Amino acid sequence: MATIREIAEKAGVSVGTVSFVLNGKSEKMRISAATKERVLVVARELGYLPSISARRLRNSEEKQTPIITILWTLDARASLISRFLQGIQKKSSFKDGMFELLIQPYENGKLNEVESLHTGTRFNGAIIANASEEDLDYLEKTNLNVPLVLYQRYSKKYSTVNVDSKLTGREVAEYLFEKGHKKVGIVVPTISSQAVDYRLEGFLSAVKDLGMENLYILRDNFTEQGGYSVIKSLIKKSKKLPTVLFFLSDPMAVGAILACHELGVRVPDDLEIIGHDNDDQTAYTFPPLTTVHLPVEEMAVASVNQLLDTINQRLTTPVSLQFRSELLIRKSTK
Amino acid sequence: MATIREIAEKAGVSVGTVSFVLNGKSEKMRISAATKERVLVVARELGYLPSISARRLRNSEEKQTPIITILWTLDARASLISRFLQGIQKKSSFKDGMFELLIQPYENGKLNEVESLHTGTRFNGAIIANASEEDLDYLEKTNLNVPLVLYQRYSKKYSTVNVDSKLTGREVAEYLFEKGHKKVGIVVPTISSQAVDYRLEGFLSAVKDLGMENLYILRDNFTEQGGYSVIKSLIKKSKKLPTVLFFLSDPMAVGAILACHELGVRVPDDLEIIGHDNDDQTAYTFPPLTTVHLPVEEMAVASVNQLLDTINQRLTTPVSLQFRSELLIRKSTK
DNA sequence: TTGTACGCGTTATCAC
DNA sequence: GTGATAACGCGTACAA
Repeated sequence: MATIREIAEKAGVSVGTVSFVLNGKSEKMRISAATKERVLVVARELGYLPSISARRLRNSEEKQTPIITILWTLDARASLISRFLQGIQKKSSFKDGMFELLIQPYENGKLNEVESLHTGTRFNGAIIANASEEDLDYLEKTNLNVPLVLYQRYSKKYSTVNVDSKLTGREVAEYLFEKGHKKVGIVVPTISSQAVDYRLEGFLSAVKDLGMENLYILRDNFTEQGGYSVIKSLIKKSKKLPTVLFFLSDPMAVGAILACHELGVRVPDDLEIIGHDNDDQTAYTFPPLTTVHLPVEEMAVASVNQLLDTINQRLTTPVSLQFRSELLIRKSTK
Repeated sequence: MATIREIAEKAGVSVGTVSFVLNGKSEKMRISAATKERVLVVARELGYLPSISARRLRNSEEKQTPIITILWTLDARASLISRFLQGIQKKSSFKDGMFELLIQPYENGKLNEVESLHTGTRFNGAIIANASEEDLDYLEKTNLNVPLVLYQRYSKKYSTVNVDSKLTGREVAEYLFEKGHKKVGIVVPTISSQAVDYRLEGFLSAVKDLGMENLYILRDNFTEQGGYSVIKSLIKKSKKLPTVLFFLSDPMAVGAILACHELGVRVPDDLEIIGHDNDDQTAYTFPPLTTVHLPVEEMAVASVNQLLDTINQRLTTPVSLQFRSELLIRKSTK
């Protein structure tokens, strides 16, 4: 709370002196040791905290580069953020210093509590990831005067970067149909996510269209533990298993593989398993997991570019970018 | 580059008007549509980018809270950052709004290129994670006027938060000795890391002290792929395998398990495997991985608290905090 | 060591 | 009704 002016007053010196002392330039400026000490003591008493904004405003020879923030939820989906960031780092203008990047965690469903979206005092634009339905609702209803890009969500109001999740669901179903599956099942994480809903919808409608039977829609939490326990109880309880299970989350599929091992269900012979995202680990499970590759890295770069274009006012109306996902066949399917 | 004053001049209006238009308050302030349009056009021509610092400085009824930054490398170790952040979120004063948290990626070995450490124009303090030897060197030599805490590194100059990595290495060796192992091996990621070096050192010296034989020190990159390929070539080439292999990285251990499966080496019967970190996935490999639990969450909170204390000048000399890691026995060891 | 102009957006006050 | 003016926030750095 205290400013250097208050310190100056209490210590009986000028603001210049305080500034020098506090920045370790007292030697260069030949401030006396006594004065220095006095200033330091008062600063401590007053709990001085330098104002970053003021400092920065003054030093603004630092060329003005846009500050962009990634709003990401701090939950189990954290694994994808590393791919997102690596995508940005490797393939964008980040390394040329064309923008500054911040990551700001937020709690799922509580986007409305992120003050800086209103005040505009933190960043020039934001990429919002993992927005829940409430969060989207909030965004649609509120008039934010900050450039935004939504990652993996749809909106008419803002630019978006997506994969066609319905198509993904459909393609997986078609693949299973080609492989001769008749009875299938799907496992859905209990998170509020448009993308997940669309994958489910696309899958179920294609299953129906193709004349297959969907035996189960199972739900549990997003993690390995969720996949593990949902499959354990499925296997224990029911006689009839599908021939394949599509997990809308890789960690869940990983957990499921262990459950199968423990209960003597052979993957892929007794049960085939397909995941979603292509997390790093999935190539090294036993057996390696067949999964849908989500082009996170490319989408990350696209999100940043969209946002920069919006900030620079090269883009005046919202744009929707659509990417394609791709089924990676590994050993957990036949 | 352009300021609202320049826009005002070019558009032939006052700065107040420009500000109102740019903030969507033109209605409320009853600015004529023509003026509004003129301002908007000029702003676009000039490529106006609002100065976040100026904005923020003005709005500083926003109570001053310290801004702290986590400097984290954007490499494979990304999995740990999610645990780090979750630790902060769940157990610290973050949720009370006592500080603002930013994450700033940096490239390993290039900490010296992080300008804001010099200028002090971004944050009130920083937690530095994954510093390489060069980075540490840089920190020791340079006089940064910014409060710092080093995560998982030692320093006399700055406060640090660590686990006793030598002790970890020693304890693993002792456990193996108790279990009757005679011939062991260790796999080391090829990253520059004090913590890794200490674990290795502690392990090797204890192995020697206890009269066991260390057959291999294998090195490859930090990832699943690294562990996979190093073990594949080990098994293919050599006749004599150790009875246990200690991996100083969980992902490597995960990759190794798959390599073993593929080559018919049974885990743990033919070869026992121990990892390090207790990544989320390790509880769900097949078999579940015995690993060293790194108390990332607790260390994260401690780092934040140390840093806040330093920023608030409650702490005037560097403090070193030491945590204990813990061996989690699962099924990849007998 | 001190005094003070400066950086830039916001907003309350004042004027036409 | 519309719009201009100026004070303000706070740390920095240069002239005195």
